[in-house]
Amino acid sequence: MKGIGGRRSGSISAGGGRESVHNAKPFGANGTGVPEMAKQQQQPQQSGNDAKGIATRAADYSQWYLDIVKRAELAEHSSVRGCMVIRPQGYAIWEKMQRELDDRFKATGHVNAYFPLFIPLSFLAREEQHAAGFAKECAVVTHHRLKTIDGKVQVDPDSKLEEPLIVRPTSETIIWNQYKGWIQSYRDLPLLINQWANVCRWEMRTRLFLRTAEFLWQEGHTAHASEQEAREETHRMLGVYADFAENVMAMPVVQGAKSPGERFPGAVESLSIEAMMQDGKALQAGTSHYLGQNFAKSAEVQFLNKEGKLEYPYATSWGVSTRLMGALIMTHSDDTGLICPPKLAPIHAVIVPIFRKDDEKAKVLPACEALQQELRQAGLAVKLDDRDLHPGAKYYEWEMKGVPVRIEIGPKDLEKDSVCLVRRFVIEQPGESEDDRRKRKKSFIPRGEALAQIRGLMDSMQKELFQRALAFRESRTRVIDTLDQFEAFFKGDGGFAWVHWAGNAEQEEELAKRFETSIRCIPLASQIPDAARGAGTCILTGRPSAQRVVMAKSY
RNA sequence: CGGGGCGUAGUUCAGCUUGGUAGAACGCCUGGUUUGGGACCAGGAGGUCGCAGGUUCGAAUCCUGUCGCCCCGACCA
Repeated sequence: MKGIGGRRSGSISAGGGRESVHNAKPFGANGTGVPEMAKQQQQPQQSGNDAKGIATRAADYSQWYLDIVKRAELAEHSSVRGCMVIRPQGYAIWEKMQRELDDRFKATGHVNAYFPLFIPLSFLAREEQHAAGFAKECAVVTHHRLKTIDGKVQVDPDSKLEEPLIVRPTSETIIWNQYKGWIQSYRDLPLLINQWANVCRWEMRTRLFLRTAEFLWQEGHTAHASEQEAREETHRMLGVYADFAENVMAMPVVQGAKSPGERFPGAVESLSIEAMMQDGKALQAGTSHYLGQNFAKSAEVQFLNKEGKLEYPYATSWGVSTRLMGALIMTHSDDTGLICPPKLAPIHAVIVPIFRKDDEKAKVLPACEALQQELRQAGLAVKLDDRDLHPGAKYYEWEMKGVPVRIEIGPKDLEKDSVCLVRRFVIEQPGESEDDRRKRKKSFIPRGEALAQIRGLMDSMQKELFQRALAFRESRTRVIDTLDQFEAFFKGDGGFAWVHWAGNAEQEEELAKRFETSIRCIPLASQIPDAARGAGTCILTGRPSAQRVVMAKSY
């Protein structure tokens, strides 16, 4: 055992509280004909897999997640409570996410800008609902100077600010305060602006990427001349997020509206995309809000419409954050480490040279360099790992870090004019041995076909990851009509439950307390599978319900 | 904010009960032999034991205070 060992067993196994993930049952137990992406041998009393320093999902899902983040060098805790350091490997993925999203924002007519980190308290106080929603968890700046007192640097008590500044938890208020100067006429609309920024929410309990005191995100803030146009924008951006999630992250999502209880403070309607993680819990992966005229009114922004009348513009805001990193990890990765979809992989392929003697090395290395060159010219990110380590050590390392394809080139390959390609994953087949699976990952191909084959692999692996994640979600999704079924489902492995709902906020809370579930979203019509269509009666109250909602435990 | 745990080498930890020269493994560096799934041998570098007081001839160890982090809960845009 090396690396992360000791404190593991038992440390997170405290009780069967809301973290149902800690039971040692294999995942996907009741999935039929489904790839067993999460299925593991049972390893009670031990996290297993210790040689690799990664807990298995079956033994300890939370630890598995933390191990991946740590061992794949994506992020780590900083010396500041609740704040993380995003390491180069993790940041590279985030940068790719940013690029993909930013391109889509631009393609839908948005431009980037930047607004201040500090928000005067009075701005936040103007929008009551909004302020109430953020009241408890903000960082507040009260002083503006340091002073050396008795040789120690301290806050200068004489530097107290007249008005405290809030470190932005989100920027609606300060942005709309600025929009006041930008919007006078219907000709100034729509105003379509996005900002990439950090925000701060003084979270009491944190988890790397999923919830930290400071995180990175983008927030779009738009202003429109009509309600309809703003509502369309809200849906358009949700669609952008869904497209990104599914086609770039290879992560299937359910698009829907939030229930009143889960709505963004100050919003008229909140939409979200919801993804299922490998423990069956839902993770909100992006939100888009129709804000009505709330923020325009509190910031006193008005415009003259075509009829020459003064009117408040209609607003939207939408955002995704570094939380997506957590979603990415928990959607695809396995017990060997990170699995990164090709479209987000900082390195597409790593070349591992194989040789014994110096004369072999002298032949193999140039061949590796030539291939690297060829692949790079074709736009692939290729790393040649020529470190003085055993090949096996390199295999494990790059698998752990999620590189999609490994290329091995050795003396035998040179003889046969071939190369060895090893994909990071294959779709698991039931009953397959570890050995068989490993063989299926590996292929020997003519050297001349390398580029085409690798390109093809990028494509097919991207698609397979989506298919695999979708199949997993389906296997953990049920249409449920009675409270008994509901209870049994969530006492078991759980997942997404499509249920009829007509309860009020209090009843929603009751359900949350009893089963630790919540309404993840009220799906858009396009999202509802055939088996879940139609009207029915509420699972709790028996009242008539027009459509089903998705309930799940959540992050 | 409540409950629990932990601060000793880069990392994970032992040592503390019963005070007496600072330990292990992994990692790192050097040299050699190795290299198609985590190599081996030899040598080496690396710690004001979280911080501040106190007790003592002597403190990583005992006492008091303090700071920080992690986990669980409340909370969660």
